[in-house]
Amino acid sequence: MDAAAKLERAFYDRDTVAVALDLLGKHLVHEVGGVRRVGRIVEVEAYLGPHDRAAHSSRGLTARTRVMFGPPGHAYVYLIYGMHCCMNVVTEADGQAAAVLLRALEPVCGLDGRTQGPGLLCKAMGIDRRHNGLDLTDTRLYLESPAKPEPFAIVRRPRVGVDYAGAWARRLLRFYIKGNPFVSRS
DNA sequence: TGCACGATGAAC
DNA sequence: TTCATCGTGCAC
Repeated sequence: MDAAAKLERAFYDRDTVAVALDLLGKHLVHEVGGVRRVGRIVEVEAYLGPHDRAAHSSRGLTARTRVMFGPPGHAYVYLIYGMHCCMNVVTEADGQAAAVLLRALEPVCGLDGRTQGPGLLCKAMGIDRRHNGLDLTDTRLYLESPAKPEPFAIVRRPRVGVDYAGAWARRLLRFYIKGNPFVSRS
């Protein structure tokens, strides 16, 4: 039997870089209106916590970053540039404000439109700020290991759009599947 | 209460 | 390279 397996709380309750690396190749699933929307994660970025100057949590606990500071396995969804939503997966223990940004998907089923970029990913999956704080071990929005995972090599690069973060902007915390055509940029 | 600035995407 | 567009965080 090689059935897909939903990721449990323990998966997210680990070192953020380890979770980010393990998220590559996993499936993001959103069940909406009886339709199952599924995409294979091909690109992510790790945001390590308040000490990481590129992370939203570096501003401390606020209404917006509340979810990042909360328990692992929840969705942190925020509006960026006044028009696009970005989805993160909260990692590490309750009180540790770290997360992994989902940047690109390879369409598997039920997806409409492009998925190569954090804003496009949310649009195609039908994810917006109403999903902020959702428990990813629940049944509507979750991640799972595919039944038949395909092997891949991982590329490590600096994160995108965080040049303001000084030395943290140069850290290799962006990970993507080598050669995958759905990565947002090479 | 006001304002500068994005973890982006699309057009020019 | 420029612009759309608005919530957030911080300065007054």
